Amino acid sequence: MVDARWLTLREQQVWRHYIAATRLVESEIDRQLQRDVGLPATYFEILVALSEAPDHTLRMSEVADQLRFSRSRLSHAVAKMEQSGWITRQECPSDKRGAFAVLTDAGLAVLADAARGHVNNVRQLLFDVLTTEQQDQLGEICALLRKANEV
Amino acid sequence: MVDARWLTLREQQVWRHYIAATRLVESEIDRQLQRDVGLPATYFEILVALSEAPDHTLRMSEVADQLRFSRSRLSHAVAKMEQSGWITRQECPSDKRGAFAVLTDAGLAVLADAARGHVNNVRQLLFDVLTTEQQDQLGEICALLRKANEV
DNA sequence: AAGTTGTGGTTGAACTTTCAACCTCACGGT
DNA sequence: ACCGTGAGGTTGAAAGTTCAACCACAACTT
Repeated sequence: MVDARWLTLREQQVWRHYIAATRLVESEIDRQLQRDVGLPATYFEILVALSEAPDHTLRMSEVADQLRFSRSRLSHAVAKMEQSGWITRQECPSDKRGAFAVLTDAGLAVLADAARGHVNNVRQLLFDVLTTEQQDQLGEICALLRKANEV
Repeated sequence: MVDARWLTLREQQVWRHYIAATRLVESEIDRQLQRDVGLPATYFEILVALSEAPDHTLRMSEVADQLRFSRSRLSHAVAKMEQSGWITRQECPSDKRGAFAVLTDAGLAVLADAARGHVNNVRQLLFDVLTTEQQDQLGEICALLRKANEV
């Protein structure tokens, strides 16, 4: 054994289930999006964020903050999707340092395509497996984790 | 909006809390291990798996299956840690294609060093935030997710 | 015994993420 | 006006992961 101050057996079991389950869900989500639309899940989230914004437009930093991505990460990702024609950049007139990311029609189409399979996948992986009560418990727990460890 | 068949509002909230919370926890775990011992969390898990095996030794494929890593991923990771002197490879006498990964003393020492901070971090991120009841609920939920979506 | 198929594992290239450095511009104080 | 500080964003390199191709050997078939 590694350390006397390890977790209790019960905690250890919870932790290992947690790690395994969250990794499993994440990798399945990723796999499906990659297979069906050649898109990493993180990129998909950027498209979703833009699709919900007024005029399909957001400041780069707003996207980054909302998804808790580093600016660098977002910059690279948007660059890639700009090449694919799904996003364009626009200057910000009121702050010349700033940049807007704008979802294109092509981007919206890709998103719409991806959404069906993605939603089905989320259901199959998560919601179909849990009772309504467990879904509520999970929501509550995750909200707590966010609140306690937020920036 | 993207699609008529999106999740219900309630499901959507749960899903977004889930994504945000699990990413937050994972990235904090990663950050701490990276900062304190220059080690990605996935590499840490490999060391843990080896430390718990008889003779600190496992077949490569056993590690991969246990952690649900691809063989390629494991191969690269072990190569890296072999360079650092934390793991060595050994041939398998009974199957000449096979290879063992063996934790070195140096690897064990790194693991012991990392463990304290890591455990504290897990507590702070997860267990300290939840009631005992919620911890049990989470364990149950994650066990279900694994079972339903396992290979 | 030879050929086929499958398993264990590695490799290199492509891609994503992180990290540090950097550039431009905004804003506050003087 | 000018300087310092810091925010918004990009860039290139390094690190980690995935993907497809591959090698060596095992196991099964005939």
